[in-house]
This record gives sequence, structure tokens and C-alpha cells, in this order.
Amino acid sequence: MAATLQTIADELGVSRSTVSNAYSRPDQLSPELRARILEAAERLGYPGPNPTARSLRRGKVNAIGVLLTDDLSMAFTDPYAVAYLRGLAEAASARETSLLLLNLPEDEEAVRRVVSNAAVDAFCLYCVPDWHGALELIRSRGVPIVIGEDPAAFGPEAGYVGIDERAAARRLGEHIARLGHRDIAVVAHWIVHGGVTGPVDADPDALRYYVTGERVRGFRDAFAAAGLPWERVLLINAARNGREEGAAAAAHALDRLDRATAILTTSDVLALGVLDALRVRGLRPGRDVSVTGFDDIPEAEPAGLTTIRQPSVERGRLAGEILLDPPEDPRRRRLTLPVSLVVRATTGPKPLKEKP
Amino acid sequence: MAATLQTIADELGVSRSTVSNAYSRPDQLSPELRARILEAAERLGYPGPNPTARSLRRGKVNAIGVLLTDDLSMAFTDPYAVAYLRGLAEAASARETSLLLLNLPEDEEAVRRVVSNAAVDAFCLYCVPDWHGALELIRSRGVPIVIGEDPAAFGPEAGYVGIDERAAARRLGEHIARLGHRDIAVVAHWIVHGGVTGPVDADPDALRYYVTGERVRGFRDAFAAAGLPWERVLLINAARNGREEGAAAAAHALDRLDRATAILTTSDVLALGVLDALRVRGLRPGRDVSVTGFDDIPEAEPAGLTTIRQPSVERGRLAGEILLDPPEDPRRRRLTLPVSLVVRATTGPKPLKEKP
DNA sequence: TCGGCGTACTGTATCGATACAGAAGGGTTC
DNA sequence: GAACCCTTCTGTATCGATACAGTACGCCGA
Repeated sequence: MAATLQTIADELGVSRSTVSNAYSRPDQLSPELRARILEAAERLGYPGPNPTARSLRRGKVNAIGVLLTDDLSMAFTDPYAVAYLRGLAEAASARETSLLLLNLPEDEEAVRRVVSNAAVDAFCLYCVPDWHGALELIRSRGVPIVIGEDPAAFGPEAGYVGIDERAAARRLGEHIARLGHRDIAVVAHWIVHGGVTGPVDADPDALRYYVTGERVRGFRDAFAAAGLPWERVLLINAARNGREEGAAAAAHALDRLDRATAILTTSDVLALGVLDALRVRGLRPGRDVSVTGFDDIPEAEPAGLTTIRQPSVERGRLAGEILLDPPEDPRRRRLTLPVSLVVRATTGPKPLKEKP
Repeated sequence: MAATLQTIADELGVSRSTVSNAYSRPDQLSPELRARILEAAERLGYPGPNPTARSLRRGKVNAIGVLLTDDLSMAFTDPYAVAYLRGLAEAASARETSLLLLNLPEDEEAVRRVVSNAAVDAFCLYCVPDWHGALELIRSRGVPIVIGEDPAAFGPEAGYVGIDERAAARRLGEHIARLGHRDIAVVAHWIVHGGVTGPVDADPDALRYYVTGERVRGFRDAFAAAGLPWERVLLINAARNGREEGAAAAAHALDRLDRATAILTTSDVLALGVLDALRVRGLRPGRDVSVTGFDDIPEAEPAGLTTIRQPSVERGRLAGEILLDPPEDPRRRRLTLPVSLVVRATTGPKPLKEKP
């Protein structure tokens, strides 16, 4: 049987409390006794206080739960998500807290078990589709929550660190409209839950995934203000937020007679895929076709991508801080961070000559 | 005060055990009573059995610890690492187990606290430098371990899933030697702990980071067999395993009169950086300079990179399976997986004409 | 000589659950 | 109608630690 505090205590004829203090509160006992205790522990193969028992007694586990949907790869492959996670990990690490990655299974009952078995002090939600059943489970856990997307997904008791997605997208749309483009395609991911990559006919007001919904609505706002009816816009669903999907989606906008002269996307990753598609077809970004992204990931600059710069690492870091050191003032637990429009080479005026 | 099992039990006048069974063993009580219990729980705001208490009693927490060094970004940015982590997460998820990411702080004492506070059933080690002090702490935790690199880092009680790094590297070296190259540079990461990117004079037998050491020794084996003394090889340290470092390291091999005609690297990420450096200088990969990588990450194929293909996802998945479903047969807990040499366009015969 | 105080250690209650042996009651079998 | 079984629920011991109040003792100053 594995050694416990009591084993050591019995061995030395001291009380269990004293052995506990040797580990957790060294100032509470004489250095000599502490040394004897640690020596005995070493000798008896005692691995130190059991973390679970300690957590139970202290009521704190030093861990933050992070939900990942089945498509785990995305959370690690999308540079925006990686940056966010890095910021979160930094904030956690500074407070000696770890991240518990909950990779949610398909089976609903299994999801329930995983979420309710997770020993965490708080949850941080990002990149989780709003429709996912785990959200309700998390709410019922009754632990602090910070969300990174839809500010209305939980009540005001939940923290929130986000950006004004719609206004940001609108700035991209205005930029494109101002350049004179009228034949526009929008490539957006997760328009349809479980759908395939390809054109869809969807009402922007009915999109369920918050981030995509807001960004698409922002585009529409800009076009409407420029006198461009939404019906003229070709909306294309990307099944995943991936570069390949971006390229595949772009094909639907490029391989037709009334080729779009501008393609707006809901993420830089998709936009890079669109650029790939242009390259394959010998089209020049910013001359033949304008392309915009969203996020300003590191790869965006070398690609010359026009995009919205948002503070990805900062979002994660602030989320962690709100969870671990909650500000007194409730207003400081719900933050909307500023973004900026970064105009680079992939956008330019609508080309003069008609398509060949 | 928060509700517990006892709260519900008192409310309904049943025993605590029965309430527990309502959650954990529904077959142990009548459906009617169970419904009443769940209703009362809902009404009293009981969030379900406390995961920490449950873990203490059950002696299992359903979590695997994963160590990440301060350079957390690498673990997420290096596609090999991402693939490994994905495999691990898949295996864990299939068993309703989560991953606890331990982002180790700089401070040694804090590392101790983080590691010994981590509530996990097992540890999986990958991409952790052999010299890191946390290794000893983990060993003393006495939980199952699987390592992904140096099979000798722990005793035979630890599981191991790896490849024959040295033999794999040797195949790359032989490929390059067979093509006639004599002016060779090797770009390797973490040759020097905390060092800068640039040429180093290091004895391959003395390299501390296992993966780099084995791969460099494999290169040397091949060169030696081809009658190429190690002294002729330019060894360049990359401070991190990153694309930028690959490019910076390559500069040291390219911007000199006796330019290398072949650059071998210890990872695809570094090799992609080397290719960047070639491009900037107008040099043709496989014609003017041959380049090899290691890992065969997804980006390697479009780049035409000659490399070693290794089963990254599989390594992670098997590691997870060994931890969670340990095979009876000890030999099946220590696996060396096969790799293959993938020859693509970035390697070719040594150019005939001398450097311009 | 005694109150007061600091240091070093002890003892008990507690954190919130699960395991397991057992009891009550009803039904079946021969 | 005794023996047995099944279902449904109970009660106690236990998982391994920490919190906190309490005790013992030495030392100091008045």
C-alpha cells in the first residue's frame, strides 16, 4: 500500500499534522524535525501530499478547463486559436495554474461525464460552437466562466473578453466597397453546422455560430450602406476553418463567368487558402481579385493580406486573469478590446476591364 | 453553502448513498426515486457530484499530465508536436480522459509546486529537454509514465513510444552522400541549451538533447561510412525549432565562399526556414543546394521537401493507449515504430560547376 | 513568582464523495 | 412454509489530506 502522511507520522512518532506542515507550511516546525520528516518520506517512498486530497480539502484544484470540440486539430492548427491559448496559458502559468483540455467526444452521454468529472476551478470557452450541448452542462457546474465569443451566451455573471466582431467586419466591408467592388463573395466557416464547403443561401440574421454570424452581418452592414443589396453577394460555406477549405470555397467564386472581384473571408486561414486558389489560377491578389482575412495571424503579413488585427494573445491572457484574479468592478470582467484595419497588398481597386 | 449529496439526501429523507447512486449507478435504485432525486438536485442547485471528492474516493482522476516548457508556443506551433498531441488527445478522449497541460514556470520552486500539485493518473513526456529538472520530480510522483524521446531517460518501468532516431537520420545522410555532396551543413535545434543561432563546435557524442543528439549522430554515421570526416561538416545551432531560426541558421551556411551544397536539418520546420533562405538568395532547392528535413509534416509535401516520414499522430495515440490500457506484455509497452525516407524535389546531385 | 508571549507540536473535525456489507420486503420455488 | 433470491435502500468506513483550536513548554520582564 502506498505511503501517506500517516505512514510517515507513525514512522517518526509525530502527528499527521506536523508531517503535513513539513510540506505545506515549513515555518510551522523546527528545521531539524522537517529534515527528519523529509528524510523518512524519501526512505519510505512517499511521493508528497496527494494532489487530489489536497484539492478536496483546500477547495481549489489550480486548473482551468478548456473545451475543445472533436476537431481538436483546429484548436492547435489555427494560429489565432494557438495565440489565444498561449495567452491563457501565460496567465495561468503565472499563477501556478494548469489548463485541463477537455476533448469532447461525440457521444452526448460521454460529454456529460467528461464535463462533470473535470476537476477545475473555472472554465474558459473559446472556439466552441454556440450550439454545443456542453455549454448547458458547464453552466450547471456553477464555476466561474469566461467566454471569448458570444457575450450573450451566458448571463452577466460570466466574464467576457472579446471584440466588436460586427463593427470590425464592417470596416473590411467598407474598405472593399470603397474600392468599387460590386461582385463580391464571402467565404465563412461554420455557416451550416455539419455542412459541406460550397455556396449556401442563408439569412445572415439566422446564422447560429456567433463569430461567423457577426462577421457576415458586419459585411452586410457595409454593403448595405454602400447601396449593395445582400442578394448580389455570393455566400460560401467552409466546412472547417482551414486553408484547404478556403481554397475549395474560393473555387466556387472563381470558376464561373461572373467571377467575383473581391472575396471576403471570416479568418486569415481561410483567406490564405483563397490566395492559394488565386495562385493556382494565375490570378493576381489585389489586382484581379481582392481578398481580405480576419485576425492578423503571423502568416498574414508575409502574405500581404489585408485584414483586421485583433489582440489574440491578449484575449487569452485577459480571460485567464479575469478567472484567476477577478476584478472587483464587474465592468472590468466584461471587456471589448479594440481592433484595427490593416490594409496590405491583397486588396486594390476593382479591375477596370471585364473578365476575359 | 453549496449543496452536497447530503443536502439532497436530507431534503428527501433518503440516504446519501442513494443519492450518490442516482448519479453513478442508476441501476441501483428505482427510476421513480431517481427522478425525485434529480428533481430535488435541480431545485436545490446541486451541480452533481464534486469531481475532486469523487476522484479522491475512486483513486482516479481521468487526466494525463503533459509537460510544456516555457516555450509553450512551440508545442502548438510545431506541426509535429501538434500531431503528437492530437494522437494523444484522441486516445485520451476515447477513454473519457482529459489532458492537463502543465506549463512549467521558470522558477524552480514553482515548478516543484506545479508538478506535485497536478492531479493526474499518468504523465506523458514529449518535446521536453532531457536536462529539465521536472523529470526527476515526475519520477518521484510514482505515477505511470510514457516517454516519447530518450528511451533511457527513465528506467524500464516507463513506457516508451519512439523511433530509431539515429538510424533514420543516417538514411538521410546516406541519401545526401550518395548524391555526391561533400560541402555539408547541419542545422540542429537545441544543440546548446540557451544558446544563440549560429555555428557551433560541438562533439556529437556530447549533445544533451536526445533527439538532436541522435539525429546528428546519425548524420555523422552516414558521412563516416562515405569517407566524409565530421570535421568537414558545418554544424549550426538553431536557438528554437522554428522556421525563422531555420532561415537564420541557413544564412551562416549560405553567405560564405565555400557555400554548402547540402543542408541537413533536424526538423521539417527548420528545413522550411532553410528553403525560405534559399528563395531569398535566388538559389534553387535540389539544384544549387539540397535540403532535407525530418518528420514529414503536412507542409513538407507541397514544399517538395525530402524528409523522413514518421508516424507522429500514431506516436501520441500509442503513448496514450499504453498509459490508459497498459498491455500485459512489457515488450508492448516499449515500442519503436518504423519510419521511411521520402525523397522529393529539394535534394539532387551535387551541382557540377563550382560556386560563382 | 507569576502573567504573558512566542515556538513547536498535537488532535479533532472536516472537505464531499464512493465502496461494500447488510437489511427489509416481496416474490418464487419446491 | 421454509429456503432462497432479487430489488431497493441504508449505514459505516474510508479515500488522504488541511484548518484550526488547543496544549506544553521555555523564556522574559516586573
